[in-house]
Amino acid sequence: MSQAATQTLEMARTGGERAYLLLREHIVAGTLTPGQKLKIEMLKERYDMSVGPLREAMTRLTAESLIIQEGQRGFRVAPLTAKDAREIGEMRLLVETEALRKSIPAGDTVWEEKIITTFFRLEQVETSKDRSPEILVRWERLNDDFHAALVAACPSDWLLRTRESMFRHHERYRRLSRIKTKLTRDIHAEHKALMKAAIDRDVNEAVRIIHLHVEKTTNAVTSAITVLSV
Amino acid sequence: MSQAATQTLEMARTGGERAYLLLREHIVAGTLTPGQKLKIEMLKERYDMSVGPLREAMTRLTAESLIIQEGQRGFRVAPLTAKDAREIGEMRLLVETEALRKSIPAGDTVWEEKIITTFFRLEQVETSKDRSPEILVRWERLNDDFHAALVAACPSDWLLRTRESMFRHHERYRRLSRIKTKLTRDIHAEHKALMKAAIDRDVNEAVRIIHLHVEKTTNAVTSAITVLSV
DNA sequence: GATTGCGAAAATGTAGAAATTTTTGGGATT
DNA sequence: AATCCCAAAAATTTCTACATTTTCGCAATC
Repeated sequence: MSQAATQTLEMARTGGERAYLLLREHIVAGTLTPGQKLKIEMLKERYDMSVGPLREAMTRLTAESLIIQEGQRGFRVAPLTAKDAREIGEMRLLVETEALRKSIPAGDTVWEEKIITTFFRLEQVETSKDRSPEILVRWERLNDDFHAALVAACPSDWLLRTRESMFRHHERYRRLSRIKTKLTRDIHAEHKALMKAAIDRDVNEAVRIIHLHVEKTTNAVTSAITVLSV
Repeated sequence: MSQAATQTLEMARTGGERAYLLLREHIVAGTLTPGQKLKIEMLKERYDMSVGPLREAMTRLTAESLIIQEGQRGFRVAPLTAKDAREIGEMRLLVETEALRKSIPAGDTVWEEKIITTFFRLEQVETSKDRSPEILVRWERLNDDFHAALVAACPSDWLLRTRESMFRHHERYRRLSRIKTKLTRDIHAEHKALMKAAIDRDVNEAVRIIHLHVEKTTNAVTSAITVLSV
């Protein structure tokens, strides 16, 4: 009986909802760059929408810390900092671990099947030679799906919401530091082990791997950021 | 270098900000009751404000799960359920514990002093005989201050933000089930022990107490809710 | 070099139009 | 007589265009 939040752009019933999803995607993908000023006029033109829905979307993103609102001086895309990268990674670790701990014992057959299918799709991309930008975008989506599938049986909506938010932030950092390509091989092994542990209902092993997995990403991201911002 | 978010109503620079703080307070306090429909016209009159700022405030509160927005059917105050009470309690426990773990080793003299003063003020209320509604409202604020002081040295803004949010949700449940009066005595002993452990830099002891403390509150709240909603 | 003041740009707020959902009131059917 | 269905009216949410207020850049002045 978890509340059905709008997830895809197609099922957005209102303009504000569309603006929110669009802006969010563009911020996470980096089309709107960190620190960039978000002027209403510019956005009105870009998204062919008027101020109301746009401000609503931005206010919402402000609450999620993807956008920063300053006094009466408008909005800007949240900047990328080494400190935030570290904190987001730690926070994600905390909630992802807990969600996994609760999900694995609660998972049923449907849950297992979803893990298997999402892993399979992810594997196809990770083991292919193709490293085109489109493929990398596709990888992000499949990676997202796989990790979501793992924790899907966690009964706490609150935990899942927080996890999703931190995952998204982490993803933003991951996408904007170009570390994807060289890490893919390692990551695939970890994904495989993670899937196995989940299906075997080995909570401790799964937690051990996700810990490693998230920590590795965090380290890569923070060092990439540090280099950039010196 | 943590970002200065608007905290008090006085320093609200924009109408939207005021609306947000006002609405939030009224929801947490229960002036706006759980499940209640929030019609724009009614709010416009009540807060003497026009739709723009109000919708912004509500969108923001939706992101925090204090309000629920449904398709094109407006907003309503998030209902109180036993399931949410339990989940919020668990989530609060997770983040509060972690924040405390990070705060205690990082705390300096100023941190200690803040804990001592906030405890002192809280003690005055908790040991007095007065149980008037105004005093209970005051107790909520001082309790908030004290718990905030304990974790204030935690270096992770992300963790602190999440903690604050969960604390607020928990407070809403606490306030709406009338369990404050009879528990105060026990609670005071826990607060005292908590202060002592923090000042002594005894992380494990502090974590042990906060665990107990939060869990007790959660149990009281969930049982109160369960009785109500049968 | 610092400061003040003016004009432009941009953010915020308001009123009312457009779109959507909910309610209401027959009339047909069981 | 009660129930169901459909259309029109009412209520409500959402969007748009415009008005107001605040901030910012730049030159002129001290």
